[in-house]
Amino acid sequence: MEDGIPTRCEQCIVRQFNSLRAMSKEELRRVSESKTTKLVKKGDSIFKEGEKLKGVYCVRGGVSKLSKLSANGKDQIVKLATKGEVLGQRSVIVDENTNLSATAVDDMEVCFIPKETIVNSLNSNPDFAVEMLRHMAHDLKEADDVIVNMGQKTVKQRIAEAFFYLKANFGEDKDGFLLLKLSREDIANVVGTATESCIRIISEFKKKGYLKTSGKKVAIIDEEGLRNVVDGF
Amino acid sequence: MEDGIPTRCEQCIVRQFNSLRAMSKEELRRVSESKTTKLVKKGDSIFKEGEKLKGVYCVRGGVSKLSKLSANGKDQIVKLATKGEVLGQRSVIVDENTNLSATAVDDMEVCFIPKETIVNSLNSNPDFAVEMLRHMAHDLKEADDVIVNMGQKTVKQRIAEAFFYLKANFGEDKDGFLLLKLSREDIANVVGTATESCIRIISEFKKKGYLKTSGKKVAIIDEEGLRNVVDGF
DNA sequence: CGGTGTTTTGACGTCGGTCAATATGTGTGG
DNA sequence: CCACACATATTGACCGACGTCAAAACACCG
Repeated sequence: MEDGIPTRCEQCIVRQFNSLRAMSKEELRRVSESKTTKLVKKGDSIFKEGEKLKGVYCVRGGVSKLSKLSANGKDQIVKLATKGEVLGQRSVIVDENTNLSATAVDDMEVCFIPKETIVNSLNSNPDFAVEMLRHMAHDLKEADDVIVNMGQKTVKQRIAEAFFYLKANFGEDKDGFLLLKLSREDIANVVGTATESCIRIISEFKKKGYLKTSGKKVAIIDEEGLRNVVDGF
Repeated sequence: MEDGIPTRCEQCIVRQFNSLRAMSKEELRRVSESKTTKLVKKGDSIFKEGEKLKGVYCVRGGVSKLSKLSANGKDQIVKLATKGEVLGQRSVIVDENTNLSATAVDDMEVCFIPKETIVNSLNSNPDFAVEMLRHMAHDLKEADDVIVNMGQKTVKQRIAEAFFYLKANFGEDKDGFLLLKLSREDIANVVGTATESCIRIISEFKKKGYLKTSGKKVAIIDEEGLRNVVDGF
């Protein structure tokens, strides 16, 4: 997000984090030429579940939530994607409509890369395909872990874990406040519970001294206490 | 499982269901030469979580459960894999220890294919890599769906859904009994609940006339009633 | 300053987990 | 084929976890 000016992919640092690192100079040039850069405001949608995507979105900055509406009308957040991650690759590869919606949780900067560009490289450059396979394999493992947590842990454990996740993946400021600010509802949708339950548990954590808040910001102050909650004590 | 005699992969029908379909004749020959066929008895383990796999396992017949132990000591079944599916590819691709255990739910016949054979083709044949990518993308989508179900549906809904899943994926005999017989504990571990809760809900379903049982066999007799449960009525 | 959306709190009922006791198989060796 | 040992299935009782409805306390914004 340094600036809003489209950069050449060849020099984009973000690329180091995703499968585009396996592209040749020539391929990157083609991506650079075909891509378009977009600013997405906090709360805005990048794409919605059921849409047919014409390409993928490479996240240059900001955070997005990938969610799916369930029959009861509530969103389940499946994943938070940040700098370097590529959104929509699954749908492009299997050539189906998306199964997830992507929404900005932050102000974001994303690059749209047309499907054809990706598919071409995929078919001609095994390194790129394998690199993408590696990333997908990683996502799959993470999804498996989430399934296990959802199946075996209580809501309280999952909320505690969510805070560690936020800290590990998005960091905290000098005063220990988490950099990524999610609404209580979003947190509830990550762990799969009702907003009120989520709120109640968070205030319990505050009362017990595991967390503190200031405005919308949250900080972990008793790491060990919270860790015990995750482990079921 | 027609017989226990190793077959040539070139003629193996199972291959049509997985990424090996994208292999060249030459590649298939190499797979055929390097593979070994194994019979696995019901209840036996194919590999355990944390192991380093030296290759992948292609399922020729039977069903296996892929599960992960959670901190509280209970298994969560993440997926049931059947004829045509390849076990362990994720770990082989990212070159990590497995995150899941694979256990036979049925008597099984599997072919072990050494890592090198797979990796070689992956690096040289983009079609194969892309085909594997497609399968992995499909798995990922399924995992996302599971996450949503776990987060948003009640245990009762998930159990009802599990029966539809068993019917759709493994079929039923002429009398409507599900072909794949899972223990109550396994069902509980699929949906992420206690065995007793699972049992209680199944007997409720029987009482309401949605299911009937005979010995270990279970049949869906009121499809619509059960469907209403899944949808939350 | 009122209006709108988020956070918090209360009350209440159901869902689901745990412990424990009892059936019902199921397999093994005699 | 029986008897015993052991796994699996079933049921009851109890209680804490969680979802839901509602109302109040705050925040933020034009």
